Amino acid sequence: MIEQIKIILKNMLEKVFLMEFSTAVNVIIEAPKRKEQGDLSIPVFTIAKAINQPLPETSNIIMNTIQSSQYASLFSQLILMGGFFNIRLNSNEVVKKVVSDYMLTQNQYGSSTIGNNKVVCIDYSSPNIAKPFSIGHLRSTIIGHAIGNILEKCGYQVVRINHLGDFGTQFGKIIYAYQHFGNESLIQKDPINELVKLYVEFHELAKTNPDMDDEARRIFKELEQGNEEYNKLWQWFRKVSLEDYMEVYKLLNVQFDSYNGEAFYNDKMQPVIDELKQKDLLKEDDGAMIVDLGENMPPALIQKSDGSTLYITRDLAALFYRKYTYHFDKCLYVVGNEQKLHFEQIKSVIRKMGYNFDNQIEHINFGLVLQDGKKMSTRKGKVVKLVDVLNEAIKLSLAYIVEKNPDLEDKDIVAEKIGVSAVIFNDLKNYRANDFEFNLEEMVRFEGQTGPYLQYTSVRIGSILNSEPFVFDGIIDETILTRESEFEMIKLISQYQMTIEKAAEESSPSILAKYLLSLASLFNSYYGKEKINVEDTLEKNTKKHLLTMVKTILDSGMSLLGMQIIEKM
RNA sequence: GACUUGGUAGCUCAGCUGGAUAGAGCAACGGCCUUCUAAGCCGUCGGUCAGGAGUUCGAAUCUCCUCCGAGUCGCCA
Repeated sequence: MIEQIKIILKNMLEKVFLMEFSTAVNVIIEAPKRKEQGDLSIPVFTIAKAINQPLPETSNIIMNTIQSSQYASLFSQLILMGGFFNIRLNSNEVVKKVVSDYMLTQNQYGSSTIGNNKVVCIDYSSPNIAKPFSIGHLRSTIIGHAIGNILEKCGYQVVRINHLGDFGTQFGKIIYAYQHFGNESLIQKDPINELVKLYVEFHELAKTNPDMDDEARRIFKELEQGNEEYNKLWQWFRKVSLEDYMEVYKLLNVQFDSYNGEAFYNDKMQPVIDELKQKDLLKEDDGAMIVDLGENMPPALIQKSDGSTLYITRDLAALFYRKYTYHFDKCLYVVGNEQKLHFEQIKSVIRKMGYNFDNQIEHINFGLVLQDGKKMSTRKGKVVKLVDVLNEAIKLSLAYIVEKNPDLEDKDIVAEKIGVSAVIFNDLKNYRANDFEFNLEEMVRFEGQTGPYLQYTSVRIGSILNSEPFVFDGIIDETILTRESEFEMIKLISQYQMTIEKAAEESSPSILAKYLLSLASLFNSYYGKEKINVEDTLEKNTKKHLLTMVKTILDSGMSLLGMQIIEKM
């Protein structure tokens, strides 16, 4: 609603300036920093300069244009203040419109059609088999899942792909390690931890025995070519790892449409290599096959000197497979910052091959999880397991419940919902591309700008709404909702759809997260000073309509972020 | 060394396609539960927006330089 008014004003004014001064002016309409200044604000400086008129005259033109338009009734105050043309909206009109808009869609409120059924593939989570599901993959999982939800809400068709890291030289290393110092029963007992031990041990020994690396590469090459013994081990490692990850996905309530990992593309790489050859892009360098990407970018290494493939080879095969299978309009990769170059190389190779869909490929980068200011690494055994983080968060929520609400039923279930959502929200509230120092205490904070704060707000509203029967019928007295705190909520409610669209366009769940915090904060502040269940029925119901809208949005927004909604806490 | 990215309150961060007096949360301190869930609310304290120069009516935001952190830079993924 507010956005529509902005657009109407902008178009109206730009048209007038164009007609009267033959000048194309960009009219900026923003929200003033301070509420006292009004609801909307137009900086007049730039306009005055563009049409070469003094400020007061320019302001008068704006004033007259608005007052003589059919929309005049939407505004209650128009005033020039220090170069800004400040506008106050007629709150009765806005409240009426927002409530009736909401009535039309209700639970679908905020849905958008900007996606227009376009297909978007999202590659996220993608843990590496035989390694613990780390905090780094947690970021990819949470961010990717949320972006997928947001895109769906905007009318995109989303294909969720878990591109498992189930292939590569690392398996040569693990197979080598298993055959030389592994123990079957230990692995059966505690698969991931034992496999990691093998991996770390391999790297320790390889420091002084460089031959081991060659041997691992040889094993991987044979695995790639179908060596049965190695394949059996690989299958086994993959299976036990996946079983482990499924527990996490269940806890996070995350699903995928495809679990095609790197190995799936084992037989799909040769055609890509052939095509590169045929297009004369592949050249030999130091025994390896590369694609030269010009001076500004290091070449892409497609095939190692021993003939085996690399990450980028598989990613290229995967990309073509996705293009021909899903016919995507966009293909997103939710992968850490450190792989920026990799995706630039992929795009560049695609372009060199003569395809034009390189601009449909987008690296949704996110910041590293640092420990003591440094990148975490499995090789050095420095890794934080996700399950441990989640369990710690759940444990803490339970302690909170016992302290705050000892009579609550199903404490364990609620604790799980709160704990997991706390971790999710903690990640999504910040801009994704920034690095993030791992800090468990920070992650499971339950006060302030946190997941539990949002859940608590929703629970509080639910408690009021359910205190006695109430029907949402859109019958309100709009003159009641004119207190500043109420009108601020109404304005924010009307911006939900735009917020989701912006989050979708920028692949930034944090935009939605911040929005939800603002809305929750407005409500809590309102709750502190206004009684909802008052004697007067119309006033009470009008307020409950407002709260219903707020709760719907909070719940909808939390679901989009991948959080759980709670009835009581 | 080159490229990428970041530096805003004690801590974690928002604001960055230029706009009014730079905002939140945490921490610290002080208030508010016989009335709708105190995981909350209200208030106080806290800033050379890393430093410098430039563009502009106007710069945390744009440009350039310097300093500091992180990441990447062919046989890992």
